[in-house]
Amino acid sequence: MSRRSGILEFAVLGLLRESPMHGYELRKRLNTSLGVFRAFSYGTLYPCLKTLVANGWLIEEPGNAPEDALAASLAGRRAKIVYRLTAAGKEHFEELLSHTGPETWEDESFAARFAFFGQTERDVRMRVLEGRRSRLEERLEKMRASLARTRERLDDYTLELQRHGMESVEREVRWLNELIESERAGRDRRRSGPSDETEK
Amino acid sequence: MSRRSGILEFAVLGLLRESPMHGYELRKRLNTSLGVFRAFSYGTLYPCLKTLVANGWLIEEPGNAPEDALAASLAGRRAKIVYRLTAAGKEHFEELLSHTGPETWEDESFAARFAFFGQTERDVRMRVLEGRRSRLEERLEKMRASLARTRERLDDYTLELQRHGMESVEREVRWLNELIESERAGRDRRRSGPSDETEK
DNA sequence: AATTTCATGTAATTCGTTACATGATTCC
DNA sequence: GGAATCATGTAACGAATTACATGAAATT
Repeated sequence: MSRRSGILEFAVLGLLRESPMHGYELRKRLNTSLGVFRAFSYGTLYPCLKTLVANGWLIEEPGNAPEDALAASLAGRRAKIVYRLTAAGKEHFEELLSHTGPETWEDESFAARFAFFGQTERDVRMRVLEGRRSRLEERLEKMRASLARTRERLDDYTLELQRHGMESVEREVRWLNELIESERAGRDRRRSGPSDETEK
Repeated sequence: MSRRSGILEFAVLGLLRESPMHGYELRKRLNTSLGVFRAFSYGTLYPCLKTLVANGWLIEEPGNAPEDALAASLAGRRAKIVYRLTAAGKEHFEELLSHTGPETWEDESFAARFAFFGQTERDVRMRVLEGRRSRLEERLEKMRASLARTRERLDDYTLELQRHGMESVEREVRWLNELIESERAGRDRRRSGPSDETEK
């Protein structure tokens, strides 16, 4: 029971897999390191962490300064809480990572998936990229059809908005084509250094 | 009381200003003619229409076939409902159209505003476009700063995601620059035909 | 006659924010 | 000692969706 936000849960598990963190830091990384993501508020994040703990996917640990826990237990105060991924949590994340269903082609979900491509198998990466591309191509098809139907009734601003919107989508398709090409060519971006002879 | 969704309310009033419509048709136009918009569901649209009526901004009229209303009143059945903007509604929309506050620079809100530029005064258009541009420039600034701080800790995929994200924003800024330039040059896109000598 | 598209609505639920409340730590 | 930032949480609310329920009109 209790469905949590797919993408927040996913991102939290993914970040914690890299290293344990407390809530505040987690939130910063959701905005910055993962960059393209939206900023979740504390009102969303903390309750989410609680349910992940309740599911056994995370455990709460005292902050790295041992006095934190000591002082807290003595005075009934609150200490910094560091969250760590459990074995079950790791397993669960692994399973989420291997999903390639239609949900994963959606805008925000796709960004989240892409952000963790460094931990994703190559064939899964391919399916996600190709799925995303065909989703965008469908979208383009609809836009073109609707534009053809209504073109003459629209004023210049509306037309310009649609033109710009379509161009953005077309641009993302080209980006995906390059990425897919690069994956096909066997370049694995998961390792940092360039392979020393394919780069000029 | 009872705050409604800013952008849905705005778009509904704007579409109905052009011509009266019933809910089903309205929803189609929210997806297609306005194109770039998100598709609101009926569960959102119909309740919204009711509150707009309650505010006195719309009135419900029987569908254009007169038998609709007749049959409906006789049998207690439901007829097609056409919504028409009242004078108060027109006034309210006019007021919304003249707003240029920070809300209007946000992604979806901006798209909605732009879609109705055909009914917007030139100085308001300018303020909305310039506000949007500076909002995007702030965003770019944050992205650059965060990238500079974290660059070396990130894997190639995360880097690529951020690079692509920034490029998209930069592209929109260039688009805005062109639009602003065009507005400054006095080209008013509200009239359809090109001014017959500036176009090649 | 059956299916699709048109058309209107409600109830439960999901997702997430804002505002509030609290307190520790760090920097000036 | 005061301000900023770090840190954790809750309650009330808001926006929108999904699933459900109903039925008319047009098309095949």
